[in-house]
Amino acid sequence: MLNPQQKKAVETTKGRVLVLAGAGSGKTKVITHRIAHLIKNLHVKPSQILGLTFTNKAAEEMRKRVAELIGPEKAAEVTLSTFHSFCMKILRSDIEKLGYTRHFSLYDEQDVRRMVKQLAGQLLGQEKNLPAMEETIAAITRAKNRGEIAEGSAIVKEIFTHLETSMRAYNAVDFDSLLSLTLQLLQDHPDILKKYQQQFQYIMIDEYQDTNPTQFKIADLLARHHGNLCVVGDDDQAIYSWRGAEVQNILRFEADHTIKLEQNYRSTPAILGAANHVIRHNKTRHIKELWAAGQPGEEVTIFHAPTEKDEAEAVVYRAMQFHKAGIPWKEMAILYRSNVLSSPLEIALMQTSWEDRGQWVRGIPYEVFGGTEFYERSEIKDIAAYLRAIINPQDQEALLRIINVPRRGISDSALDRLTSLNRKERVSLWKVLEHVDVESGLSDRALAGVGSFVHLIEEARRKFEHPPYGEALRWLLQKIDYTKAIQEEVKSEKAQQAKSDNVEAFIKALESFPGSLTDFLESLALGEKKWEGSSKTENKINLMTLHSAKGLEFKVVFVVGLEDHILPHEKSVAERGLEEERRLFYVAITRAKKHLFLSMARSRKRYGKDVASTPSRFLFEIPKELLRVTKWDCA
DNA sequence: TAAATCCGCCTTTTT
DNA sequence: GGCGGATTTA
Repeated sequence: MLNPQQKKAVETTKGRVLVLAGAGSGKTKVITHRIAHLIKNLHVKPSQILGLTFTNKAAEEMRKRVAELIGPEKAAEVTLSTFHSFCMKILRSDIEKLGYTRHFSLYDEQDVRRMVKQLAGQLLGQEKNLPAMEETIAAITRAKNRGEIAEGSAIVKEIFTHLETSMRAYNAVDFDSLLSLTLQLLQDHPDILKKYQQQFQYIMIDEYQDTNPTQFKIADLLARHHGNLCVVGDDDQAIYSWRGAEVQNILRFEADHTIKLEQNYRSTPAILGAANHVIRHNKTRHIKELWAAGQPGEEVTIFHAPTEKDEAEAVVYRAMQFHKAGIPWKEMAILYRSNVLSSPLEIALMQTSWEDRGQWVRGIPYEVFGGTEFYERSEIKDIAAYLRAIINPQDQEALLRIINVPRRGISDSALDRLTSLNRKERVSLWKVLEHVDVESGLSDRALAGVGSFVHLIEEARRKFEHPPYGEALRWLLQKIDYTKAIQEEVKSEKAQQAKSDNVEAFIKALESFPGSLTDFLESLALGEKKWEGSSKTENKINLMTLHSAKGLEFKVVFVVGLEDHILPHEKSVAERGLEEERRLFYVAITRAKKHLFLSMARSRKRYGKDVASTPSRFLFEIPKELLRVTKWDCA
């Protein structure tokens, strides 16, 4: 079952262990077997094991495979989660020490952006706040990812300080501060640190090459008592430096034992050969060469279509051939550099007819991962903001979002007046709303609107005190006549229906959710699809970005849009150089088990205009004998 | 106050 | 070619 190296990685449990695991070398297998080994053979309690991953998908996969080895009950007791959701759990129980309450809200990037903009406007005056925005956001994210104070201009530092204060006042936390606040909590409160240190005897980190300094510090602190920290990763697959990840974490890891996994069990030698030739062009890497046993397999196929539409149709045509040959849709994936590239593919998939058990069906089943997620839809955000405001009265961004949705006659100028009151008097917006009267200078209409809003939220707080929350939500939506608000917002019946469907899905999700309202909102914001259940077993073609594809594998893989400026992406190259883009291409290639197609278009729409494009320079790094160049319009 | 229109900027990747 | 934000119009 396990090869000697894998076996060694599984059985080396004590101390600091570094597993350098190349693509397809059985990384997940090693981690899951290691967990099973600890529990079954060394009689470690499942609750004493901590496994940290980057994506929810990886955490789910890990849990599923551990369950296959030791049974679902024991698997459920192992702490297997993303860094962010792990930190969330710690903060939910101990954040009071940092001046928040346990019902804090989780802010998304847009909430934070609005706050930064607001602060910048306050501090700089109205005119030139925009140029500072991106720089400021970047500095703040960077600071949190490193567990440090923001560096940069005086104004950036000032915004950073004010932002922290406001976030605390709003009782809100953002994605980055989930990590930085957890670190702060563990550093400043030895009793809390000790509790977790003692609990987790064995700690494992997946995709270690993508950890940022804050994440490393958290894991390192937790592992100090028992000293058993196992990190698994591959420097050639480091693709998250833009999020503050540092490959240095894996290159400089002080290990007691280092184990290399170099045999690839996933891909054919032809596919792996292409991958090896590409990645060899990178200078900063550990030298290693993955090898695969068996017949070379089919060459990597490459084609060049006239337009993006032709490219998409050609991909779909080939996918159909594979389907006819007996490969299920779910064994295929179409990968692209950025989310915008998915639309021509979706159109082609929807418009293609195929024969399903003797019946002609229009539209090939597919699922797009990432992109505009469920919880990013405006109607979902509105409802979530209502729930946030109900749970956490300090949540100013939530209040601002919904105070005039549906319209209550509260204009922007009225809102300005209210927020300036709340700043001047240093009381929360909610308190201002509760006590606002004619002296505030608001119009009668606005005053009446605020009054009814305050009343509504107070009533809602009582309704949401106890389950069933689904019923409370139905009451709320009826009360605010959200159906009508949707009808007023969008004209087309189709769009209205889509929004209503989303709202209904939201209610259903809430109804079937086992935990508290706070847990529900948290799960929603962290993108854990606990309630979707059945959808992932369906037989669909997978569409996703190269980033989301990391850690996954498919029998047939199409990588589209292989054009310079897209891959390598011009902006990324300018910011961080070429090598990370090459690693991204390496990740893409190594997702394929049997068949790999690389494609591009001569012309592609950009800002609505057709723009000529040239093949990715990375394609020339694959030796000709491993490639089969075909015409785009034939199989 | 809210709807309608216009303008400018863009599009990287995720928790 | 679409979206947020600003500006104009009802």
